Amino acid sequence: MYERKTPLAIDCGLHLTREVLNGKWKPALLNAISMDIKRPSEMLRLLPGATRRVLNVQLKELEEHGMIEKKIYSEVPPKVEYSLTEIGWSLMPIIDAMNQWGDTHRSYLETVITQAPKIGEVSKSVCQGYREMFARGETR
Amino acid sequence: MYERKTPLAIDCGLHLTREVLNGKWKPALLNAISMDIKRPSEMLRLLPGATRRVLNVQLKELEEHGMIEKKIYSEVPPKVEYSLTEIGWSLMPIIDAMNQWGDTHRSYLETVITQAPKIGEVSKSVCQGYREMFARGETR
DNA sequence: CAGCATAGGGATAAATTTATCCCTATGCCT
DNA sequence: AGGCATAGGGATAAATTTATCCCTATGCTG
Repeated sequence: MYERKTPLAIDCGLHLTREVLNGKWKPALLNAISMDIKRPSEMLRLLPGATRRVLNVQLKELEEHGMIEKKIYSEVPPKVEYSLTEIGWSLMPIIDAMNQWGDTHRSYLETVITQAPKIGEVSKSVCQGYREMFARGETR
Repeated sequence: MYERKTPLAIDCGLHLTREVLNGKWKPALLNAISMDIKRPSEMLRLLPGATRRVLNVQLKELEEHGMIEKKIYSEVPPKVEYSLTEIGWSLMPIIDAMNQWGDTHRSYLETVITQAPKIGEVSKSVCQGYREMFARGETR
């Protein structure tokens, strides 16, 4: 396994939090789990932009950091369910705030992000949003 | 300049926000600026773990995203001051929440983060904290 | 039987982010 | 004159994170 080489900065709250939330899909995963999307296959459907591999990796890190818990059912086909731990739940206000902030400023953000120098292509259908699915009754 | 190759995911608030806050020092920089640490050299002193180069890069991205504004004084030696824009200020509740969450759970987080498999060395003096400096009257 | 669904993970490549090093410029101070 | 402080950025290497591909396993279904 890969082993970090640069010292990790964890001496201010900001860095500790960043360490936990750092990962392309981690906030989205926590959000999903909080909305009762517990099975990896469901998460994968919700986040078509992500690969099974990446989700596995990031879920494992969240679990190692104690933000989520994994329950394995001895069935076939395999069944696994994740849930937020207490400390994981305590992150939700932050996740919610991030979600709201992004939605509130969506049009502005889309503009500046899209116009930033290093931007290439932009995908707009990576995370369909639970609400839409919910609206169509496809959430389970 | 580097140009992105994978499509950027910006369709849910979480991803938009992540895009803006994603950078090792960005949250810390926003926090610093909000506390009136406006000059690059001051920030560098506050964050000894960072290089001038990285700060420059991340400050520029924050500026391109419209979170901060740069004011250049035509003096010698050069003087530059950053300040939060209105939308930049609107991020502060999130930054504060992240900061608080990290501090609140510090001992737990230090443990799990330190014990995670891929961890090597850990630096504990990267971001000394404005408060300490302030307490010693070294903040200006 | 062939194929699907479920979940997990190794190996490796590619992409992206950070780190290093070096160079520019100009007054002031010793 | 030589060195410091200030701010910026190019070029390139190293580190880190994501993406791709492939393989395992087991009942059920058509």
